[in-house]
Amino acid sequence: MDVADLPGVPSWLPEHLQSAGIEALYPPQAEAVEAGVTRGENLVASIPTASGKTLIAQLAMLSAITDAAGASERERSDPETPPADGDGTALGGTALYIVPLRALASEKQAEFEEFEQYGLDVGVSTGNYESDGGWLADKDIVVATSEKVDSLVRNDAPWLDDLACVVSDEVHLVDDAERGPTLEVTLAKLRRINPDMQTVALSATIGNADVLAEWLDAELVDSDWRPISLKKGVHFGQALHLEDGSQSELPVRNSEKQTAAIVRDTLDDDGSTLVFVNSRRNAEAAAGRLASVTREALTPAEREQLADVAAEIRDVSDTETSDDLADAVADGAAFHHAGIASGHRELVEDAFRDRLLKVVSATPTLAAGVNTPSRRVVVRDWRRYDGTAGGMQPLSVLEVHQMMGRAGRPGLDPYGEAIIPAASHDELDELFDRYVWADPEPVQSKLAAEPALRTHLLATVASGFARSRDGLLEFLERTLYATQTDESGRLARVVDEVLGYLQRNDFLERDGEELSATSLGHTVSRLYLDPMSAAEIIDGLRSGGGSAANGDDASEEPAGFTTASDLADEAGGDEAKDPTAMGLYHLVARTPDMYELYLRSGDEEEYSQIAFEREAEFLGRMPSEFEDDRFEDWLAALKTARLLEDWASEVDEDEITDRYGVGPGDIRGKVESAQWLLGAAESLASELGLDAAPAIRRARTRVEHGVREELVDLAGVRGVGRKRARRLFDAGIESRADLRDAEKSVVLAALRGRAKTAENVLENAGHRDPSMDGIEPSEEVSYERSDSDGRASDGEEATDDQTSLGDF
DNA sequence: TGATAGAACCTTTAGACAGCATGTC
DNA sequence: CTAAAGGTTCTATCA
Repeated sequence: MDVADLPGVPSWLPEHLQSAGIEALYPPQAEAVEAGVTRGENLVASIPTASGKTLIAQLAMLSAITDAAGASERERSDPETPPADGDGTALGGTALYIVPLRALASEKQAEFEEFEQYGLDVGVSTGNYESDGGWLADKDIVVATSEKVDSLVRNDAPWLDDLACVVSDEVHLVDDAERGPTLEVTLAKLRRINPDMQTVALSATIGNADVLAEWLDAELVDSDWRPISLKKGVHFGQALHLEDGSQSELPVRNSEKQTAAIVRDTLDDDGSTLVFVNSRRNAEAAAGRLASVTREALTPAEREQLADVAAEIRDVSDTETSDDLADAVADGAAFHHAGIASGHRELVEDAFRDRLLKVVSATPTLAAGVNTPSRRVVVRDWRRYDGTAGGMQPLSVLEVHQMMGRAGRPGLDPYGEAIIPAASHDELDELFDRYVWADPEPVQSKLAAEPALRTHLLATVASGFARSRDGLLEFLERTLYATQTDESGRLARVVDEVLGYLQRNDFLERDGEELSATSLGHTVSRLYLDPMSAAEIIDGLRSGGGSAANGDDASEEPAGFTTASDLADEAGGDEAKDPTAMGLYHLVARTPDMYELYLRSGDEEEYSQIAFEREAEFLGRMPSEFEDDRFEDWLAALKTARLLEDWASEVDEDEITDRYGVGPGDIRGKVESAQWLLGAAESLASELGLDAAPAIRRARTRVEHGVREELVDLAGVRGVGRKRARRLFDAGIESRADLRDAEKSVVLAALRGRAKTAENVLENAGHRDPSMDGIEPSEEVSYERSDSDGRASDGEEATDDQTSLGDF
């Protein structure tokens, strides 16, 4: 189909597409148009990555929100659509594009911003970022994560009543046990609020796209067409066996690993390789080894550019991980996983897209995240450790196909190849059966599980979608779960159980048939907390510190109001003592909303010891050592809490990564979660009239900036992080006010003579004359740390956090 | 005696969404 | 109860 013949789209679109070099639609796109995407029809498109999903979404959104030249045609073909008011004016309504990851939100935003020249406004809304320049209600296209949309629904964002079109990207993730139900419920709610809204769902190729279409009353486009062909295959011995039956030689030299041989072979053809492995350590080790292969193939120019990237990587953070990454990058290889800093991730992704990096070894982050295609993909590890299953489990076909789908760069490669290395002849056959020939498994709703329903039932009642048990069950009829199952008994049973839980914890109340949220329930729902997290936090705040294992009170429910007066009080203040930062960090670390850190061998002993020493600080009941699982979880939370405490005590980043066996990216992740949960805890405290709120706020500000109490004020100045704040403080500048009328030479010295930085900081602090012209750093300032209390005598001298080493 | 390759043993294990408020010349 | 790779330490072998 030619783009000039598109029905129902804005008049400028065909020309716009042509100028971007798009003359004809890809076959699946044409199918989508024939199915009516541009005429407001619901659509499920189950097609491979990179086969033009974005354009389908754009066609749907643009035709839905603008009054196109083809409006009259639209009326003819779809008499149900109310006629547009006037001619040539926008129909109004917003299009919402739902993504599974924050990183994808910004990627999509960039893609949609090409329409801004036609007067369309694009906005982004995620938990950590909201596009500025106006209110979301004024946007024509909004990109958001599914959780953010859910949260917006809970908070009654008015513009959600005016949606013309919603596009759900990667909708096969409804299969995910943790996050799938959110997407499922949110789509159901949006469709109920906007009965005339167009729903478009984009999915990877899955086994049962027809069921999704049935659920969403949608037309179905189910295709495995790709713009560049993808050849899947298995490597064994000295040969590469492809799915088309061909075999080619791919020799493995002595003492060389299979993966290295494949990478070398790809390099001979001037291509790059993406290697998927099953653990972070494997990713890092593989990158180190493969660097010796890529090193040989670099041109001097590439070597130079890579050296620059390596330097930038070292600038991001000065941890061991950072060094290892930079070393590999200098040789043209890199690793990629969730433990590296986000700056690292971006640098690696960009350098790989620019074909500077010849190989990246990655965990599944890269398969799900932003677009990073490669000539060849190697799925080295097709089994992954799964504690709940007790051992290595094979990856799902869907997941392996998603990884394989990264092979082949549109417009750059003639084709893509995806290879799994086999260690034996039997394995070769098995891999062909299991992954090369196999179809992806069907997706299955995970809604009927307690954790999912806990949060969604409360939200559904709180935001008025249902007012009784029957109303809830009726609402749940709109979900995929109901479409997929005939027996309603299981769902009803879990619903009853969860309703009981929510009532016992005072989130919901029941008056005859009538079900309503308590004011606490409303708060919890709006805060986006798992009700179980809220219950834990409330219990902890109410019972205060030091309630050591007070017997086995058999009830699941918190005992509440434990008096702790008989315990030694090491935590400061006598009466009505404030919770300590450690107490609060531990409280939020043990909620289900915080991921647990893994306890390594030896950790159990170490943290039991700490638990004993600091017993008085912990809020709520400590499980006894005989409650095996619960005690272990409690200790894992203690490990997290201590990480947070270290961070908030200015312990160095590389010291923390070392001590807890985490990557720099993990620290950020934990800090972010803690910030969110402490914010929520503060709200709960005020809601319940507890006086812990100020202490919670202090603890939160400290993790936010990673500083001790005395630096909180300084670290609030933009451009001043934990390290600069400490240096300024040690130079006698102890607050924002001090900074405003500080002696400039002292500031300059404390910031290690960097005039540009100093000017910036002074300006941000509101200094009336920040100029550093002709100022010399004062010599009286010593860099010696004046450690007033406690630990953290860690070296602080090495580098500055925001600037590189070189310029001093 | 010292260097080195390889066996035997030990350790560890993917990912990542969310509140709220407010600044700033 | 289930695995496997990488890292570490110990041991055998050779110069």
